[in-house]
Amino acid sequence: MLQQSLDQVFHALSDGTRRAMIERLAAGPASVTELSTPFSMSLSAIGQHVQLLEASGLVTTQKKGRVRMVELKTETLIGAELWFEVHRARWERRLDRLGCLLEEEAANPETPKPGKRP
Amino acid sequence: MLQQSLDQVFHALSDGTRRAMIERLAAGPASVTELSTPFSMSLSAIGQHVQLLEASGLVTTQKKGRVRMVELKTETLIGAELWFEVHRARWERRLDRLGCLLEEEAANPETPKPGKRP
DNA sequence: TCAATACTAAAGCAAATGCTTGACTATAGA
DNA sequence: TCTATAGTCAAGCATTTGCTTTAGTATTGA
Repeated sequence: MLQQSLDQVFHALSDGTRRAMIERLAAGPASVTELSTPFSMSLSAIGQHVQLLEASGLVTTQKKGRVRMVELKTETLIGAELWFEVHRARWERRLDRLGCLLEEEAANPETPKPGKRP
Repeated sequence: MLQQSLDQVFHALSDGTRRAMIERLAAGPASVTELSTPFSMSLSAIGQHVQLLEASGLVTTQKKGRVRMVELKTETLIGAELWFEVHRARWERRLDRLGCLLEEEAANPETPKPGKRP
């Protein structure tokens, strides 16, 4: 996933309202009005959030008649999750090596072990 | 992980400079000056990014002498990744059910839909 | 046909962001 | 001690964000 695109995705997810929309959309597609029901906010504001979500690639929309249906675009969400996986792998490798070193000198009680991993 | 805290974490990750810092820190702790080397940006700006990362809980810092060492706080990163896992699980279950329904309809096409037909 | 519905576009606004520069403190090392 | 280093604080500034309100357009259903 591109750098700029990750910027947009994480920015989109940094807003609680938009995250709640994503969570709603995980249960299935919804119209803009349906998405607006949990919030005390103008429909205009909701529409702007939807536009931002679409620009970030997190949703696709399609207008049928006067209703715009919004649908989750799971590839983008997975792409963002992948960023975590890649870097988690890196730091876990490092902590593994660190763990070996610490075991070798396990006599030292001042140095706590790094957090446990599954 | 708390709602407001997720706001902060995703906001922190929405900036390419800060993501690059996280990626650097996945390889091990670094000082503020070390973190600044890849960027053509004032040290002050880097310091402000570090402060934001610390406020979001993505790193911890510790001043030794005149050097501030910055370290990745992996629990927070894992907490954010968990948000994806939870919601991926939800939409995957939904798509499974949808898959079953489509298979059933393909078997008994009582209500033909526009588009693809078997 | 005609009113209600579902958005949408535009302008405006307060607050937040991502820098900058300049002045400052504390520490390390020759 | 004296200076270079590492960072910090504060003010300022252009841009972006997350809303609002107002004024539309397109579509639907009675």
